[in-house]
Amino acid sequence: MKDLASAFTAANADVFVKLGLESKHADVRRSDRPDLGEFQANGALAVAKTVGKKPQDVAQSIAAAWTAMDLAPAPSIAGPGFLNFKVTSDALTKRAQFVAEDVHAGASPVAHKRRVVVDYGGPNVAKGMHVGHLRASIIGESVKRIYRFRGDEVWGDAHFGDWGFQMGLVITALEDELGGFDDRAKLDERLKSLTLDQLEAIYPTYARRVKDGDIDVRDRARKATAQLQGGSELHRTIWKVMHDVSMAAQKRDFASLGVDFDLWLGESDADPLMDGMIADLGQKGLLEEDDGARILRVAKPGETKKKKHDDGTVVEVESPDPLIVVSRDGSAMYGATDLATIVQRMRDQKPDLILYCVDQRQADHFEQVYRAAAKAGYAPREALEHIGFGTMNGPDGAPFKTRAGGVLKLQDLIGQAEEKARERLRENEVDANFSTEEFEDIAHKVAIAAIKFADLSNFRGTSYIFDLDRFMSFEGKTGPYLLYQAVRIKSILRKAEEQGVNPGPIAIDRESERTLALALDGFDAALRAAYDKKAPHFLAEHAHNLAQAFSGFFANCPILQSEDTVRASRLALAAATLKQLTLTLDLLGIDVPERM
RNA sequence: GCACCCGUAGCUCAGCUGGAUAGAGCACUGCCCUCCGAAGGCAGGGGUCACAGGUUCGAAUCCUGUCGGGUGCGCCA
Repeated sequence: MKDLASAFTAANADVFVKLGLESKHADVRRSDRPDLGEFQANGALAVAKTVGKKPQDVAQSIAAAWTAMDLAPAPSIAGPGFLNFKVTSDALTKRAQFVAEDVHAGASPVAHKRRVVVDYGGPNVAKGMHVGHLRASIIGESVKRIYRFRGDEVWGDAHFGDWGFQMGLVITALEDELGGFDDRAKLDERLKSLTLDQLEAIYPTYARRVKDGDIDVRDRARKATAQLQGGSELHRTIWKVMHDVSMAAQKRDFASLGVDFDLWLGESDADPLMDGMIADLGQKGLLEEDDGARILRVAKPGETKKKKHDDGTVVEVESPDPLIVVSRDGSAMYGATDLATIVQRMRDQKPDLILYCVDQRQADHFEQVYRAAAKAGYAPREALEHIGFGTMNGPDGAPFKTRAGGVLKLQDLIGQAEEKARERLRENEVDANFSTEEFEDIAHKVAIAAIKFADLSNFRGTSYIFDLDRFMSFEGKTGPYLLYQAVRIKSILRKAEEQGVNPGPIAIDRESERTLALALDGFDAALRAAYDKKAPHFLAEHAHNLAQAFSGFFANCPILQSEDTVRASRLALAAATLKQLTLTLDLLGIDVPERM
């Protein structure tokens, strides 16, 4: 069953066709003037010009030709030619009843199912998960759930960063620590005791040295990277240990965030395809030697930008920059790895679409890779899409740092949020009623809901300011508020069950019941918008809107205190709300506790 | 230097395939618990949509320019 706006649009399109008007202007949507109507159509204004009539006259003829009386009486005309509709109680009731009974709570499936790989999370071996991984994980997880829920076949892939320069860097650091790799027994002993904490300490130290201009470390690390990729047994042994240690820790972190992957693959898994791919690119004549590196040009003729050299001279160069496939040291660059991963995915998952949920700052890189893939015939350009997102900033507007100026570990962030949740729960004396276990479970769910909802209620493309106190507030447009609303409904449904009261057919009578029914109807539009734009904030908005509509209904319409058919109807509305709210939150990756 | 993104209420953010009186939350003011969870509800104040032009019957939304902020720009990922 279509949502009401779609039903209105279809009915209006029929009218347009009958009148010889372009039906693409027949769009009907929820009104932003609730005093004038529940749905509005503005097409008369747009279409009037093309047929050379006055908007008012066109609106008149549309209203006169309106036939879908079961949906709404003929629309009223306001202003220069706006059409305003008020849905019939009968149509609204039918729709609410459908939502209440539908396992998908009124959501429509995609018209054409696709095979989709969602690449997100992006943890790196030897680097612990920190706040920088938060957005990629949260947004990617939600996008994956949204796509899957609408019927696509979806694979979420963590795409571990386990094959680049950073691996050579850590191997070099280990070499320095042990004074070389000559003593194999000593190395094996060291590897046995290697922890993620140690890797996390080693990596930034050496990365800093390279950044500060330590050419020796840089060159040795590059060489080590090339040796690893070249198949050196020693290097691969060290790599395997670092890889396994990191992945075990990161799986725990992802689990705690409520993020799960279907594929736990990494850059290294594309390595077996690398040599063949590079040979293929060479055969196709796409590679060029340039300053010792092998590059693939992706700019079209005439696409240039100005570039300023250090000495101040300005030259015209191609844009985007070419993709560096193999560095002058012979190691595969991450662009090459990304390209080989595309080959791998096209072979294994055969996706129609690959979505990359990665920081907006990498937009140029992905443009290079996608163009290269298209040029090489590995994947059509339109099958590859970068879902970029902004940074998470601190209160000062700069990228988030701890008070000490360091990077905040993901676990520490979650820990802080949990502690604030415990404080608030204790203030409300929740701890008195629950076992320690349940209390901790609730605190964790509240913390995750707060963090995720705060992130997902902003449009992903823009940066936002992370303010834990604000996100953890139990009032307002926050995760905890939504959990509260859901839990409150659960409480009512439990009481109803205890009293042996059952839901029954829905009847819409009061204004706040209409508002709630219209909110329930809005789920599908929000879901479609979130799907089309790969933007979960549309669903976050819907969740809040639904929760508020329920709250108004709850305040105005007694449920269990009512009698017979009214009570049964309101109970059904409450149950439908809970089902849809829980589902919406689940699509955002948020779990609802039983009580709180 | 060049490119991309952003500038909306005191604060944090929606709205941007042009449409009516620009929305939400926080904060502020005032009401509402003998009644299903008040972590709630209702009402109110608060805006030159950075600025200046342009297109249009109509611009927060499209175009141009200016100012302000962020980000990226070849051997890290």
